[in-house]
Amino acid sequence: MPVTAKDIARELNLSQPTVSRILSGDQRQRASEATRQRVLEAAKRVHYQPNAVARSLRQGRTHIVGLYTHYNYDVRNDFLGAIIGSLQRTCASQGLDLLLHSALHGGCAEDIYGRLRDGRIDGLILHASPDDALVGLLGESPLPVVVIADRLPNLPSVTCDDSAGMRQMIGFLWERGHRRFAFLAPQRSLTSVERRRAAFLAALTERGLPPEDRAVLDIDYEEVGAALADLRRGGQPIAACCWNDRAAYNLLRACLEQGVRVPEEVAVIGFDGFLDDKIPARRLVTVRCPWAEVAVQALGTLTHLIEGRKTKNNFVFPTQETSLPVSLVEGDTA
Amino acid sequence: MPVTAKDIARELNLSQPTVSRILSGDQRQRASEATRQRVLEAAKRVHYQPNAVARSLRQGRTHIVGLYTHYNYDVRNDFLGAIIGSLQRTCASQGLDLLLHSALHGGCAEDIYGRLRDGRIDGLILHASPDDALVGLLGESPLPVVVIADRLPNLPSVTCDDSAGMRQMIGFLWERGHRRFAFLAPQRSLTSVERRRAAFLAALTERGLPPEDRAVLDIDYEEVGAALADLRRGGQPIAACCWNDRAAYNLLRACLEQGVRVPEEVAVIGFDGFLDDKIPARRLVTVRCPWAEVAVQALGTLTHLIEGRKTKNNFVFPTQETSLPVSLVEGDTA
DNA sequence: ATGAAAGCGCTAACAG
DNA sequence: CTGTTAGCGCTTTCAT
Repeated sequence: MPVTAKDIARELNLSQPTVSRILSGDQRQRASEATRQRVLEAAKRVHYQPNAVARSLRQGRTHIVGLYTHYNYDVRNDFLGAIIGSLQRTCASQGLDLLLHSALHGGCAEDIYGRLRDGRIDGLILHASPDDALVGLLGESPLPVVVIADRLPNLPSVTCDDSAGMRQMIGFLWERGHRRFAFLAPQRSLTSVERRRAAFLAALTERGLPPEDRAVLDIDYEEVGAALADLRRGGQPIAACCWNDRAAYNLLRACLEQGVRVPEEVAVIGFDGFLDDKIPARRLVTVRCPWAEVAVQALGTLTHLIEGRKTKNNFVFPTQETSLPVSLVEGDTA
Repeated sequence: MPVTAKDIARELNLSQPTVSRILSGDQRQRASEATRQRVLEAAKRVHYQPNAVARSLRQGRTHIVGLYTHYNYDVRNDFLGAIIGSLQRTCASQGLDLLLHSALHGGCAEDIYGRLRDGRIDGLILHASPDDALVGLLGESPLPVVVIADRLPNLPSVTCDDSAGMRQMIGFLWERGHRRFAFLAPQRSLTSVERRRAAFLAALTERGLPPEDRAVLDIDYEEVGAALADLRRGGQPIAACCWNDRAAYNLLRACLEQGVRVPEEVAVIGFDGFLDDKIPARRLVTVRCPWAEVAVQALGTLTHLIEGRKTKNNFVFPTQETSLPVSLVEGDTA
């Protein structure tokens, strides 16, 4: 039902390509000013809108980038919210659109992989776990992919400097006199967490802390209550370095509910930099990760990868990693 | 570079349509089991993935729905987060994908309208202001559109029962002895806010409250500090009914910062039901709006509209409004 | 049960 | 400067 270039051509006794050339602003070969005006006038009059699907089919390019997150994160997840928010903004400024894929689609890795390479997206921003079968498939795929937050083998990635962040955190805590430490990590394996864990242990070892004064607890969000009991065993003060802010906030809440004094008995430190601004209750000590900038950089690399695909001038190495600096945010919980 | 149905056909000495028929699971006319197996085997072997863009062009249908929000909301906005989260989930379960448009694209209403009807989406979920020029354009457009949260003329919409919510709120406050009231509204005009405002005034008038004991303040988020001074003028206790939760949280913070006792001096009540679960500081009294369900219903109506477009059996009236029930959430701020 | 032909709406190459 | 031709990859109709 919508009006096509052919319709306009017929009405003006022109060929369809001529109309198309004028309306798509082809610079190389101009039309005569007379026909040009006639076409533009007619197009505006009938509210002509070129069909993007047809154009995409012809050009093999959709100007849509996909976002796929392995985890069942909701947009309300602070991390994903920051990423999507920034991606949306950046896409908009570059004339791109953002298509949200999700693990929620169900189906196996093969199916999801199929959906990702059905031609509707030019490239993909990916956040996934190393043990996701999809990662291997994407690694061998011609689909341009850029990984964010948690580095994956064989794919270019944009991350935060997890090691530096953890070192800053330990340095800060050490200066404030803390001498007992715990690192709270999730059950599942993530590159960023492994790096934070390694830096945690290294930083404390360097400072000559005896091994019995540091612990690594593998717990999930729901189990921070139980973890709190572990942390308080022995009754000495301890600094709980949480693998991310959400874990830290959960721990903080458990402390408040159980009457544990923060930071005197348990110091609580996060990692992400999601500050809660609704109520001025406690200001979490945390490491600010520039997630918005991660998204911007990732999209930049992705665009580069997409452009390079045509010209064979693809200078992005699959092992390339862009690691962005982080910074400590002081608060009152440590 | 990717393998097409034609490639498979050539390899198996079949015609391309035959391959396509088998792989697209055409029920009506089956192929012989022999060729069927050959085709399926070959497709799997070469990781054939049908091109969705070509299919969309042919069928005039993309199985993508768009989301457009007039406001410069970020996904991190609680409202938008709830909507997108629910939309994503529901789309996934129906084999649809979600394309995020946004006012950020810049450009005038005409341009945005063009982008929305360039054939990439089958239909649109819309949140906009009545005075957005885009609304008029969409009202006359063949593009299926369903409005959420704030009803718009000439387009089907799914909303929350704003009047009932406000009446519940006033009833609750009245029972608790409040006799001075203020309604905090934003500067810009929104259907939902107008309804809440009207219900606010009506409910208080019904109860015989003298007009001097109720006020309507048109303020923006940033100005709640100034509003607080207004509210406290005269020194008598007052119930501040905020037009949404974000405004309420801002007011709450201003109260805490200025040492105003809540709810003794100023009672703070929100509208939305976004409870802050990070820190157990204060539990906001608010009206829970089922935004997730709003999204589900909107997508249902949209799907109906899209299907109906073909069969001409379009039973959705442009003036139809689905209004979902809301419920009061008690807390400690009123 | 399969092949042949057409066409979705557009852009790109080549004539003239 | 403009028209002709071709084709992106698929589905659909009509033959056989």
